[in-house]
Amino acid sequence: MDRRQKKTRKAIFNAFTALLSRKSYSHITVQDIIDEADIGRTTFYAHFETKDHLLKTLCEELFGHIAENAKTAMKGTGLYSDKEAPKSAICHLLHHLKEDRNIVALLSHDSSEIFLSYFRESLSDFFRTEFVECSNRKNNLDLPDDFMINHISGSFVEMVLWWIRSDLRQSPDELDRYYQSVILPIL
Amino acid sequence: MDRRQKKTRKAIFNAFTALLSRKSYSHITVQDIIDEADIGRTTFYAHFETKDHLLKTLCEELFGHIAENAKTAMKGTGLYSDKEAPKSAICHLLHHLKEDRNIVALLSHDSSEIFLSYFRESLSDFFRTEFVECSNRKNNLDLPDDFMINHISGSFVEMVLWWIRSDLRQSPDELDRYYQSVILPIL
DNA sequence: GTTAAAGCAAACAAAGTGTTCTGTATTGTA
DNA sequence: TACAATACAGAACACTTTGTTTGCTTTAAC
Repeated sequence: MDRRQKKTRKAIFNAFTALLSRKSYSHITVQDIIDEADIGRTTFYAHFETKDHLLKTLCEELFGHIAENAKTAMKGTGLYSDKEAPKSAICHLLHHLKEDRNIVALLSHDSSEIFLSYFRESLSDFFRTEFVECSNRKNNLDLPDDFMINHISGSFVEMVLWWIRSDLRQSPDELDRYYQSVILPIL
Repeated sequence: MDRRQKKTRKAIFNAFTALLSRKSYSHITVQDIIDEADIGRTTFYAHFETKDHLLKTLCEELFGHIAENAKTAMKGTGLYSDKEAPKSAICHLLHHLKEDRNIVALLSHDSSEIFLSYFRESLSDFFRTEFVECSNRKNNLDLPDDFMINHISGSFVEMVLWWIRSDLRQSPDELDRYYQSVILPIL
């Protein structure tokens, strides 16, 4: 890819995330992004069709990244399957989230539907594999897998949103304990 | 209130909900609402400052309504406190949701942040009172009330969204069972 | 050094926003 | 019934945003 392309692409992403940390998505205009990135109007539209497409691309990039990290962290440990594991994959994921300023910024404001739906989606994928082959799962509750995966990933999303709303006051380890407390009893 | 006011107000709300069942909130323009309601431009702005204000008002109306219903249904039963109660308050709430076409329409599309935040808020209020004075609550988990309330209401929101995404396939009673299964063990 | 591609600036029509004006129709009340 | 108040409609407005086009300049790749 052309050096110039990479450069402006990066400038757009930077401008966009910078704006997202101050304004909510719906109140950001293409003009804002253009001004912040200091590029020509034509250039923006050469890279992205619309503002929505930009968000979509950003989401794919960010969540592709954390999904990868999570999956590698998951190797061997599983979803709380090995209680002796030093740190759960969830804990890793939380640490990773806390350190990723972009994601926190995106989730801080009345986070856009598109962004949250990516978050959910990526978490569902993350949990689905682990859940259906969860070895120590009693499943004596007779609940549909579909529902359970939604509950597990949904609870995680809600917890993270709550965490961010309260300014990441708790440590990732403590949050991990909270999560275990409400999820383990029902597995 | 003037008869004419009531009439146009109703026309606006009807137009708005009709549009929301086809389009997502962010893609609806004030012009769309004006056209659909068949009113003058001036008239719309005489009633509502902006599109956001309209949504806000609609939310207050809808959720004020269900919150009332829920609270009266809660009287005596509590949040699953009396296991002999014929039907739980949750079950009533689910029935109510299923029958309210407006709410289902609003939650069907990539539901606007504003709308969902009202849903959450109203549910948190609903649960908070019951939770803190929950008689048969062990609380041996040592989790902050704040977190628990968020988890309980958040799980409910996530479940309802999942329910709607799968076209309300399950009966309210069955959904109530799902919810009990994942919430009761942690109370 | 040539070439192809990426960038920029300016201008554009189209659509949306929120306001102001004037005139008309409807209401609740005297 | 008559009157004053007010809700509505329609048109025009200044303004912003969007997405595209045109012509020209810069830059990367070979």
